[in-house]
Amino acid sequence: MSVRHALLALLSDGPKYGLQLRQEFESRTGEVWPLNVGQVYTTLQRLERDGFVESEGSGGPQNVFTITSAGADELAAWLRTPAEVMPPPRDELVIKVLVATSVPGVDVSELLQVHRRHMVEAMQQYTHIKSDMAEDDVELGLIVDSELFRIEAVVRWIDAADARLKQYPAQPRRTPAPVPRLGRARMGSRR
Amino acid sequence: MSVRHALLALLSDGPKYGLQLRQEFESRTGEVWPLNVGQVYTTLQRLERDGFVESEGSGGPQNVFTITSAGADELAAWLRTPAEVMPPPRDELVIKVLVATSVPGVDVSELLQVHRRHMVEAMQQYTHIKSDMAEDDVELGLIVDSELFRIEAVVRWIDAADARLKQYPAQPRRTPAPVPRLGRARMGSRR
DNA sequence: ACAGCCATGTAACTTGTTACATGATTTT
DNA sequence: AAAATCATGTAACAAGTTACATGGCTGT
Repeated sequence: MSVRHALLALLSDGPKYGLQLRQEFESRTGEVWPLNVGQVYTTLQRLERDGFVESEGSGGPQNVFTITSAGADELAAWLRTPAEVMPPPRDELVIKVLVATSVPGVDVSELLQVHRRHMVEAMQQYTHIKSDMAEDDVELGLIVDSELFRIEAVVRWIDAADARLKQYPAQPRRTPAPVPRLGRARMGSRR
Repeated sequence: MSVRHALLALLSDGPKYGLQLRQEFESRTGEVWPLNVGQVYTTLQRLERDGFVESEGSGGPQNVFTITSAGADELAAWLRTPAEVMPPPRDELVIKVLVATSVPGVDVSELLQVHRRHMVEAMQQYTHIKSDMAEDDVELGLIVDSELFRIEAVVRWIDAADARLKQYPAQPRRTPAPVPRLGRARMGSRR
């Protein structure tokens, strides 16, 4: 729900119209996260439907949107709501590795190295961007830092995962056999 | 697209039916990522529509699904496709911080500390889970590691962001004024 | 007049997700 | 026979996203 609330945030600084919101979104995100114009309008419609913004309804060009008090409340709540931690967000790479163990003919360790190489290359790219970047470009600096820390964590996880999988290889999959229509052994709750 | 492909991966180990797929998904993800049964069926329908699986179409109980060769190809491609890096995925916390600077009455530094506290608490929870966990629980170990590395990176970013924002505070927002219908100053391309 | 940008909007689609309805089988 | 569980499926929606259609205004 990033786009929704980001638009609310921009509107909390004063009424704005569609294209202007897109401009400001991209400006504030260092031109790194492009935003399709169409999405601005669909999102504004949904925000209006939910009572978070109001439009002048002029119908003409520059249809100006204003944040409502309900919208301001929603925004304030969103800003201080931390990300979900339990259960953690599904991580695509983790899922890849977990399910790859059951795919015949896949070498998980080699798979990990493929992803590792890609991540290291990405880190180098971002390091390069950072060195080219103006010192005082706060937006870009924040985004690049975020990516660098995040990718570094992924690389560290890959190494830890590789080690862990080598130490405890190929779990014998004790999945309850799909015995058709018979007293099926229930999964023992692990731990 | 994690669920889609995860189901494909499970099917590549042999034909399965709906509830069984849910069981195996949850088993392989250490019971950490619950999967609504309904989603299994909707996803299977979409996979069949796309020609990646085929169903016995028995209609009765235990409708068995089989992966097709197109599905196997799709799966192989997904497994080795690394995450997108350019542009990076939108990060909700980064967006929060970037847009928070334009919301009146918000102390960004205090906001960062709210999130930091939450992240540190989450790390402690996961550390606790890890100490309780069986040494050889590979699935849970991988997931917990992933979260620990990820959250640690978030905390480090928060500290770096706080420092950066203190060094270069409150960028004067040089947003092109919404001058109605006049030669509007275009955004200078930064850097 | 015409090219080109400004600006709004709609239609169509994707994945993810939940709530609910339905029936079959097993257990008590 | 009633209760619980197994199993499938549908309806409805959210958010994100793209491609396209439409009109107004501006500069040449």
